[in-house]
Amino acid sequence: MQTFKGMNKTTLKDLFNSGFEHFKVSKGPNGHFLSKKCQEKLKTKLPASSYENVMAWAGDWISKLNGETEASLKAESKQTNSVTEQPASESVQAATNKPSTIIIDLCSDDDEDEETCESLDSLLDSESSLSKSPIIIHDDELGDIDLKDYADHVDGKLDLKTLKTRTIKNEIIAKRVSQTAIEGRSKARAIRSKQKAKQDKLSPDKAQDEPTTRVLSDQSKLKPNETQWITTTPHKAPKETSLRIRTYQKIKKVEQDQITTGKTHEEPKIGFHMDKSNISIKEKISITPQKTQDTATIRDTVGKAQDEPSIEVRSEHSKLKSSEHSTITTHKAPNETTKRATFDKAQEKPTILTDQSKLKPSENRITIIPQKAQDRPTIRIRSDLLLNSNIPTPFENTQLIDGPVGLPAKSPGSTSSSGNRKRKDCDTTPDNGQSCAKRPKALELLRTHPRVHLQLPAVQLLLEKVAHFADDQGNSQALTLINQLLHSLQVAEKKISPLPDRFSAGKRQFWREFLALYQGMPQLWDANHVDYRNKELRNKAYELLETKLREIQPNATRTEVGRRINIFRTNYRREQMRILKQKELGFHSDLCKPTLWFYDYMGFLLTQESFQQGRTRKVRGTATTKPKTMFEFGKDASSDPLDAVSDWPTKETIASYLPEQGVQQSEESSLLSPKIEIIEHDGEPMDTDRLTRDGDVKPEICGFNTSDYKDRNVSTNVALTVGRGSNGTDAHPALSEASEVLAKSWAVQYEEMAPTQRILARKAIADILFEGCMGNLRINRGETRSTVGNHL
DNA sequence: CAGGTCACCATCCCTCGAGT
DNA sequence: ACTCGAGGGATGGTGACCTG
Repeated sequence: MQTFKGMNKTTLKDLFNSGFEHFKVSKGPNGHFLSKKCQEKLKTKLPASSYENVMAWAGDWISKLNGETEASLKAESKQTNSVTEQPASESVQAATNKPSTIIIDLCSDDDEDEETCESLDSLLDSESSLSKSPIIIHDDELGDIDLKDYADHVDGKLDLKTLKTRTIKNEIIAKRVSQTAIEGRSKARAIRSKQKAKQDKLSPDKAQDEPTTRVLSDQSKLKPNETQWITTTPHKAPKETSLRIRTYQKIKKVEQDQITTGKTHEEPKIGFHMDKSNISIKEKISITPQKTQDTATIRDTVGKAQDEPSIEVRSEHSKLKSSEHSTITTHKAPNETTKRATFDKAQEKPTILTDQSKLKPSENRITIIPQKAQDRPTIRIRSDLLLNSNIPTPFENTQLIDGPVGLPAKSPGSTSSSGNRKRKDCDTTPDNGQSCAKRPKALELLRTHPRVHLQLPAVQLLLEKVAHFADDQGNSQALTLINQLLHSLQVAEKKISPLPDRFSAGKRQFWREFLALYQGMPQLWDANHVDYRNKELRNKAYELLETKLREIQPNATRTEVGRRINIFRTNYRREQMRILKQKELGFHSDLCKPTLWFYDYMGFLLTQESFQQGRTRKVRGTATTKPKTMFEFGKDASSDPLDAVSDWPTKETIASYLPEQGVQQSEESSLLSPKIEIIEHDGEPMDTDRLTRDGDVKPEICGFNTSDYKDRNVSTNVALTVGRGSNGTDAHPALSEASEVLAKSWAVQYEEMAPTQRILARKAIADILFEGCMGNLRINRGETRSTVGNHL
């Protein structure tokens, strides 16, 4: 176990004061050695005496490592030779015998010349175990390897194959994230250059003139007692948004900082308001240990009394001692003048904060590293942390979608938000975060310089780390507080950045599945459905949709689900109306075809009166118009259902539905809408007027209720012929006997399912039926046009 | 121009208090 | 105990505006 024990304090102080904290131990054919670059850096930054001390100290460890490695490799592969050809400069260190060390980070990156999150004190206090050591062993064969893994390998606990696998796995992850990061940075740079002049005008503080969110921190000089600011800084608006997390020791000083940073024209702000409920996020939560010294102080503040809403986290150390007493207080800022947060394009495209290309498995969980190229440090997060973390992070999602992190989706199928006048003003914004949909999901760690970025998930991870520590310490109180803070952060995150679009990178396939799922939940859209008023079932259905939505939007809520659905319905209705108008005007059929990509996937809504022609908006004070059922369409003489709906069968097409003429229909016609026709026994369309006027033939009476039918997911895109006996009472679907038998057999199995399984089964069946209607079902085609595979 | 978003509004349903 | 109406929440439709 390598620690700083044995290294004199003067050397340590010199080491850390020099700003040098990255070592890299490489393994060559002749054993391990400290890279030449590191040595040079050390030499230039350290006093001679300290330099010698450090090199001796490092050499001791390396010698020890070489010895272990040699023995291990001999035993394992019988192919290694003893270390013989170590360069002179390397052997200098290797030959020395000094106490062992802990290696903090890499120094291999030219872009990295400073920054570390580690503090001297914490390291001095550290009894760091190997497992906690972020030391990197660079093996020519295996690449960079976590010290612990390498030690396990040396000890024979980890075979070469596993070690390679781990390395490869981490490299893949690093590459993925890196790619998105690079794309994001490039885009962000382009955006910044475009809007630089604009931001200069709008942002009096030059430090905030970049259209990104960032973490501003002089991490190289970070001391335990110093303050870290994590601030989200929109730049365009004179009214900006601030989300701050800072480490601090003294409460009073923090409060003073809050006051001193209260310039509204400079400070970012949050000003969200519920449109109807007028709920404003102006709460202020402080978790404040009573001991102001040497205790962890975590403050989460949303909203400020001085009209400067913000979130602040103060933490001296990432630990809370059980003996420490903490309190949590909630402040409501009274009589606050709501400021509208305004966001510009630049802000909507935050700078990518991660540079995973250099991700090393052994790095600290979060390492803040400046990048020369952009003068922007990045934050690295251990890949294993991402893999093991339960917290949904953008990084995980970037692996799943096309678009880079932080950038709005570009795909035509994307539901990428595209800004909005209302949202821009953040005025009377519902508490669903809609108004700030594109606000970067990043915090800005503001200290001095350089600037580094820290995304909310990273903060969450930090907090989680603290929580683990508190848990290990058995400090349930601290754990509770931290969890509260995490929750608070997540809530704030939702309100600040619901991320509806950052992760929905235009995956039409996803939305098709989403709509199929929605279609399989008639209790949500079928006003005639027996469960339409059943809140419990509706809630369950929404929960399923919410779960589905979280595939691309980790923080999705039911509100978001409703909003998405509303968007789809709105656009579908609009498209429907457009087609109807085109048809009414007698335009060419080409002009009457839907162009909405998901139009066909929402055809099931045509069974709803609200999506059919003739429905006019009811005016308050006028007589209430009961919703018409499909069977009531004939009431209004001016609205012929056969002509009303775009894809409603014309009288000519109706003939094709007649049993004697077969039930075949063109594929095209079957695609676009459900076709529930009521046909007289003699083949003529049923006089729906008579039906409803007489009131003696209701759908329910006929034993055929549209909602029930839809409940079985058969209505969608299925041409349905309802025969009616001459006596008007024996109406049955014109199904073949074979179909009826088959349907009954399915029904038996369906009845055996649990409610949740039924929902899923309905969805699956609906999907398959739909794909079948689309002609997409295939056998062993290896194609993925059908979603059948998802259900079988 | 397609699509996303939101304010505003209509409608339905539920709750609750007043009146009978 | 029952009825009735006001108030409010939930849900959905419409139109306008916005972005890319």
